[in-house]
Amino acid sequence: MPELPEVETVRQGLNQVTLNQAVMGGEVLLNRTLAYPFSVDEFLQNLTGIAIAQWHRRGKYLLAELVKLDLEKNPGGWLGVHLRMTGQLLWVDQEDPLQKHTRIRLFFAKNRELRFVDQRTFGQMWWVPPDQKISNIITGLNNLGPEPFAAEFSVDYLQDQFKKRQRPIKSALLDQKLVAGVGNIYADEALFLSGISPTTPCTSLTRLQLEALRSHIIQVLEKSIQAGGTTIRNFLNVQGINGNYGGAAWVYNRTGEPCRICETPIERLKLAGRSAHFCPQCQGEGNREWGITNYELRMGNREIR
DNA sequence: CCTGCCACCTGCGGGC
DNA sequence: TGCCCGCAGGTGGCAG
Repeated sequence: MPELPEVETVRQGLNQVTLNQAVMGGEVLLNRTLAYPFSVDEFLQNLTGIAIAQWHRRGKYLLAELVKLDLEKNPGGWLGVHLRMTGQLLWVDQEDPLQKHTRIRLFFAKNRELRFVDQRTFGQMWWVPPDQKISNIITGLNNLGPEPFAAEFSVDYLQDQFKKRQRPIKSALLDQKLVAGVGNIYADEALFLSGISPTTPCTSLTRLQLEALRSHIIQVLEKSIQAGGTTIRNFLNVQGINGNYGGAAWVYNRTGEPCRICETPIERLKLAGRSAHFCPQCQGEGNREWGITNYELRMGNREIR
């Protein structure tokens, strides 16, 4: 389900409904969804009597800052969640019928519940003790590059990273160590908007292309956050509502359909084990000189289908 | 070190 | 109708 915009949409929703309410207990229906601690009892005991002070996001990870509900309001550690392919966090009533793929339930005051539903079971949850470094428990956090909206994610940074990388740019964009949060949909979309073929070796990208790519990654992620995430397949926000980006995809999941700019059929090939969707015309070899300015010009001259 | 490949799961849609 | 294949938002481990 989720790339950065979907995770960010879930985070914002969780901050509206789950904060400062007592956790009364919970239920783990699938043990391996719990990544840490290994003991279900230890997990539930440590969450009982705490509240969530704030939800944060790092890449595609959701991190809830916990506070104990004692007089001192001591730190209660962290609750980490990764939705992987099909995870959903839903804010429901405890009486609501269980979804088929319900994995973990956290019971809150007033009969409310934070329910983790995950068809393919890749999703994971961690409880991080207050005295532990978060990345020691959620080790995937050590493999994350800069957030796409951070100043660190600059053209200079990309140029430096790509100096001697021979692999295709599409593979690089899916690597969370290069930039955190970009996944298959937005990688394809950003490459299309930048006029870059997904197979282009990183080393051969021009400065102009890197400028276009950086700004279109940011643009496509921001637009999707504003739309509440993509509609593709089973993405739902905490209220169980679909996002609104998918209908507007330029190339993702559009194999064989006409390019919205030039009407050439969208093609698909396999890269890094994932589908790459692209327009062979707009992202062809002759487009090396395109940058933001040329792209905007091109957009202005064409009727969008 | 860098890169690609595969596994981890469940379900769905298309072809025969 | 049913079986088999390929495919699906991600990532981590392993081999070359």
